Amino acid sequence: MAGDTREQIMDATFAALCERGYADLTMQSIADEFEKSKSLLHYHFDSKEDLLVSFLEHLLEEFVADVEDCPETDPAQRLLWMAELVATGHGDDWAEDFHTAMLELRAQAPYNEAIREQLVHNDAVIREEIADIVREGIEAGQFREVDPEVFAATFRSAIEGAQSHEVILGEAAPTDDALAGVERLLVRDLLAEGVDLKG
Amino acid sequence: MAGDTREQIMDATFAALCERGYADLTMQSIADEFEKSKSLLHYHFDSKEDLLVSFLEHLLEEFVADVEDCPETDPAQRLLWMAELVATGHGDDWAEDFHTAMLELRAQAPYNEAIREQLVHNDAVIREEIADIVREGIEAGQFREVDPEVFAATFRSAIEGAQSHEVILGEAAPTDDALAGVERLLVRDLLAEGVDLKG
Amino acid sequence: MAGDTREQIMDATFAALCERGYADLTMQSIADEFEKSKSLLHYHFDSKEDLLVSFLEHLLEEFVADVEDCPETDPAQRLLWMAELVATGHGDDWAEDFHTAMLELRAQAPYNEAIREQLVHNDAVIREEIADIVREGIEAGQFREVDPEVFAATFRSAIEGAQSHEVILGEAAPTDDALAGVERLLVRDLLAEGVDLKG
Amino acid sequence: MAGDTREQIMDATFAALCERGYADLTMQSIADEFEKSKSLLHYHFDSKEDLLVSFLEHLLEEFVADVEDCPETDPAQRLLWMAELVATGHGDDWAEDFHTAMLELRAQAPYNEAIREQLVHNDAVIREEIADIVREGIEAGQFREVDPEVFAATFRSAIEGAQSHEVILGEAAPTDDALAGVERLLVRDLLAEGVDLKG
DNA sequence: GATGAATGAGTTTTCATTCAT
DNA sequence: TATGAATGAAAACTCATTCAT
Repeated sequence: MAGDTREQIMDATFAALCERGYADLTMQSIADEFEKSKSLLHYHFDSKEDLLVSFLEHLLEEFVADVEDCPETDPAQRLLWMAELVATGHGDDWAEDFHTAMLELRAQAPYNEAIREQLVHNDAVIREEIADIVREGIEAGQFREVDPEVFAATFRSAIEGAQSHEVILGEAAPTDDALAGVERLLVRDLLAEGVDLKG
Repeated sequence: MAGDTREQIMDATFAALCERGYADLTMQSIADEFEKSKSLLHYHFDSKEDLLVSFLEHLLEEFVADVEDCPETDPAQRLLWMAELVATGHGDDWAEDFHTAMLELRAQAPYNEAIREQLVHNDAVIREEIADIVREGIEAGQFREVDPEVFAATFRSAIEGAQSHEVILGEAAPTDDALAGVERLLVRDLLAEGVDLKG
Repeated sequence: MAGDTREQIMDATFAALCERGYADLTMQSIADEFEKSKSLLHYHFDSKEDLLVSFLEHLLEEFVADVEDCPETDPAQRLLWMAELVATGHGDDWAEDFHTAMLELRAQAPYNEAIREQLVHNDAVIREEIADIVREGIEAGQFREVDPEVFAATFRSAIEGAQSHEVILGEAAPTDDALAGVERLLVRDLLAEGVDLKG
Repeated sequence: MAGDTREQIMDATFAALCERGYADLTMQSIADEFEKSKSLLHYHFDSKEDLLVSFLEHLLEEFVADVEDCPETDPAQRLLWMAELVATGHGDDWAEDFHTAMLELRAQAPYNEAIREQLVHNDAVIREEIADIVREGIEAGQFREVDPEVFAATFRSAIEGAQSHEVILGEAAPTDDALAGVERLLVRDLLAEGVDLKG
């Protein structure tokens, strides 16, 4: 029961954040998306900041779960799958809101140490995941020998940059071009001589 | 005189935005960085939103001026110069604050059409600049034949993603790796056979 | 409890309106007459306008209750009783303030549709009451045959004009003359031949 | 030149008052209807109150001039002419705004002694005018012997009440009935036996 | 006379938080 | 747990007035 209510609050926060943006997010706007009362938010969380930090934790857990849920086994395919997951959410409607919410929270990092810490941790996890895939590809002889950390940093920058542009620019975002470039310029170029992209 | 005051307001807005962040940016916090009165902000701008939209316009003008101020002539060097400008501001102190401010304002785009429009315009200008450099390099026989738009979208995503990470993650950001990857995986790979990176 | 608070707000509004006048009526001035906090006004009413419209509704309900509370049964006496109620409030102290408040609110009608609607409704109720008394008097053979609607419009104009003058001109208002004229020129003249004013 | 500017300010005040109402009348709204600057209002008038008192003076002068401009000579016709002037402005477009402005200013009398004094003076002039007409009619044997002051007070209340209703209730005002009643119940009833209304 | 810039006090409204139940 | 009522601080914005030119 207690956990159920907190879950509902997380959902309400998500909905409110997507609708109004971080700067206009109020406890009232969260309560409006919540079936119980505004006072109850304060019963479950010490303050607005406490609630938001918990919310970010919650969001990032979902994100890491998504990333780890990859159905592919081939390293190159796994990279492409991740690029698409991050940049477009595989076309999932929910993803657009999710990315919007993430963009908002990321922009708070410079002013909120708790948020920043969560994001640093998350970044490390994701880059490690990418680097692991690269190492695996190299070991399997499928990828040429690149520095896995350097590749991971650049790959992640590119796909997250594409995601941001998608959220920020909307229709005007060059997401298809950005993803095509990721495939042609980063992934395909990673392949060892004589290896082709599957799929 | 009037123009001078507006300039002072832009500066005060920048200072306040850097110090408090967009979500906590108030007319009062801007007035606190401004030597004249708070009412004067409303005399010169119809509303807070009007002021902020003008401010973004002002910021983007400075950014485009910076980008166009490149001292390099070699296409590959110009790309690398731009990557470093965007990701690190060439180490300029001012740049960190500038990038923080930009991150905040970008996060408002989904909720503010005027801001979104400015950013869409700016994005088009920057990608066109990149694509032009690529076209020039191809014509000069220095670059292999890639789709300039595809390259521009990916290159821009990568450098802006790196910038975001720098702002968001601070010390923990893998900016050096990301820039190294941009050089090795994107720019060097663009070179036509037999051509080497100068510098 | 909640209803009690709203009642207190209506009372505070009345007090503030009487003291400062509509043009100088502020939420703060209402709060000053109210034992609880200023924010609570906004908790119970969406806006100042919402509060004032509710307040007018409240005032008019009291007014209609007063009019319907007439102790007389004779039609001519009822008309005279109403004239005195409207013009002087039967000497009640409370009435002067009430009429001042009404004058202020009426002056807002051209600029506020919600206020205007309330006043149009109230006007219809009052004139119907007058016309009913006239019809009753005619049926009882006590009044000569006049058009009840025409009489009602003129009678109401005269007594409300007298009320306005009382409020506007204060001591200098010719209220006694105006009421004497209403009795001699309007009510007495309405009597059928051979009928005299009682009382 | 000086006088010309003051005249322009009076006109601008009139326009602003009609458009926004007294409660929302600001120096800026007056300046908006004025071809010169807002500061100039303060050059010509010590304060907003000073300006408004001058404005009322100005309005009442125009009103008295209108009343004295009656083309009729027959006493009964003069009364009817005045009733229509006050209640409807003889259908003049300008009159609607004029009456609206007057209603606003009258409502300020309880809070502004200078305004109240002007209105008291104006009231005395108008009632004296009516009483004079009545005296003249009695002397000429055209009216029966009524108390001229009592008639004046009632007549004036009735026509001013009708005017207020016209402004306040708009389309819903029973102005035709009220004027018909003034003619049938007040003026016609004033005629000496055997005298008929002309025209 | 005339103006644009500037100001400080004040206006309505918002909001995170607390309290009584 | 849960809530409606309540609060104080602060938000954006307004406005009569003043000032320098």
